[in-house]
Amino acid sequence: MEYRIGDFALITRLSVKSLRNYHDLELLTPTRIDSENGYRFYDESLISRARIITVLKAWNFSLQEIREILESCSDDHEVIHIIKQKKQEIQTRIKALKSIEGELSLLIENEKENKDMKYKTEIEIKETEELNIISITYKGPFSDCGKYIGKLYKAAKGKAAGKVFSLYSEDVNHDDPEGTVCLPVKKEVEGPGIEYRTIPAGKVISLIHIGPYDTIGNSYQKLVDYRNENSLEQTGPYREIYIKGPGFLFPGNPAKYVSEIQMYIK
Amino acid sequence: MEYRIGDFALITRLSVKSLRNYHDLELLTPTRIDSENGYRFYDESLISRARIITVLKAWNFSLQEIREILESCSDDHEVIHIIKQKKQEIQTRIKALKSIEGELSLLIENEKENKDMKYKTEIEIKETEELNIISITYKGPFSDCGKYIGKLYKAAKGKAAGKVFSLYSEDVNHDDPEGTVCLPVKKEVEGPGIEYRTIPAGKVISLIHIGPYDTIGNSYQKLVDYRNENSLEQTGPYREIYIKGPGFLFPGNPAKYVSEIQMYIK
DNA sequence: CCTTGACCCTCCCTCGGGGGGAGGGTTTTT
DNA sequence: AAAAACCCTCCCCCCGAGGGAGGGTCAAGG
Repeated sequence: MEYRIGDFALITRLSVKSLRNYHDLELLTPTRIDSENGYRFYDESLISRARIITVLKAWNFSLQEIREILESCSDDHEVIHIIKQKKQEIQTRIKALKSIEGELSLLIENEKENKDMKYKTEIEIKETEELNIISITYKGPFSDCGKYIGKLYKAAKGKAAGKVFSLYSEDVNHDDPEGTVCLPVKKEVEGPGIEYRTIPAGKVISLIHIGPYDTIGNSYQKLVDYRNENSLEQTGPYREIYIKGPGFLFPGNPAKYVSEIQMYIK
Repeated sequence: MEYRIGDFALITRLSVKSLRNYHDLELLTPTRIDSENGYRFYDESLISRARIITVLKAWNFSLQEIREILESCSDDHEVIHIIKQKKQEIQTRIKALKSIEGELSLLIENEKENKDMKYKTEIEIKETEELNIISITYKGPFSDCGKYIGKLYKAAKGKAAGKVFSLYSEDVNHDDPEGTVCLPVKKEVEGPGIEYRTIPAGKVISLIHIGPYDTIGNSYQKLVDYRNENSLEQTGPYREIYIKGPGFLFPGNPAKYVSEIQMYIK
């Protein structure tokens, strides 16, 4: 029995367009072509070939690959090593997609956390916990900070365990400022120019600063005033925790940035 | 600072071609175009935009989507629901790939099993185990068999637990043959026209038949002869187990088909 | 016999995300 | 002043189809 292309398309559930395409690619050549009108005629023996093509296509083989398989193989076990390769390829792709999925999930998680957070904007006294961190100390403008944060995250490779923060010495030299960017991590991490250490627990006075970083001086002022009014003794550097800053993608609205400043006291 | 396209390409790690393409798509428009020579000049403020594009591209967003995001969003949390959608999309794709991977693994497993198997071609006496099966009984030519096997596998949906076999009555009518195709399954499975039941354990004489199905009569003959010579009493139907038949893809070499014929005896 | 509608043909355009290269102009370095 | 390095536009290529134009062919019904 011979079928015209339309019927053959119905039988094989391939589109007429695809069938013509496969003909051009010599992937599925009609048994006969009418020399008068150019009509394609398909024998029923081609149905199984069409089935093979459909199956291989569903398995993500390209038409080119399918053609090679059909040319060189006549038995399942000759195909098996090609199939193994394809499986590997698919596994690789799954891995890549999973890693993207992971990143996206992380982002969504983070966003959720930040969403409805209310922040107290009064000075509080807190106990901080011990923290394993990696850090980079740098000199230069604050605007370089982002660069180092990137480095830290890269070095941490997913072992990050908290928000980034900076440490500033109590007696900072404003002409030649020095800062340390830190990232809490789960495990020890190594990297060029990266220091791993543990920050001890301690008592701090803390203040949430909402707004852009260039107005953060005011909040420092408040902390210092509070320290002086209450005759507290400062025992360590300032810690500036970036709770919500520029996003992953967009800088966002600086008026909504949230930072926490901590001053270590006795 | 202004950069020419080549330098900007180095900075952003995008290709010159891509940059020109992004310009055409109004995705990343140069800050200035020299009206004399048409050179594109990129401001450093475009670097972050380029970074966003790179990141989104790595997350599998299309350029079109990226353009929409850049047009309508200025803050991470406005993008978050788009990202959620993308995550869903990626999960869907992972699922699809995993299902393909599963099928391929199954195939590879099967092939491995068949690979170096040696078969005894002498009559043996065996005890068979109890078996849960689904089955379809049909009348008509043996060649329809494949169709029903397909149905069984479809109905089993991965719950298949062994090789397909046929059951033939001891007193088959050769003019109007009736056969039952069976597939062992792990759990009960339902489907239209499909029967689920348990085949009891039993004693059988068994013979491996190697070669195409149309010569299988010889092997039946041998079994019957053996039964008669040893005065055994047949107590159930013939069971014809298809150990290695036409492959998933290709019919393969019929001379290498392997079947086992079992005859239930007391 | 003619029309109508269902088929069929070839040829070209479109999608995405660029790469390769031709052909020609400009800038920078030697 | 020449050579090398850049830049431009324009066109074709990849893949696996789908859409549609423009034209030929076949079967059924009036």
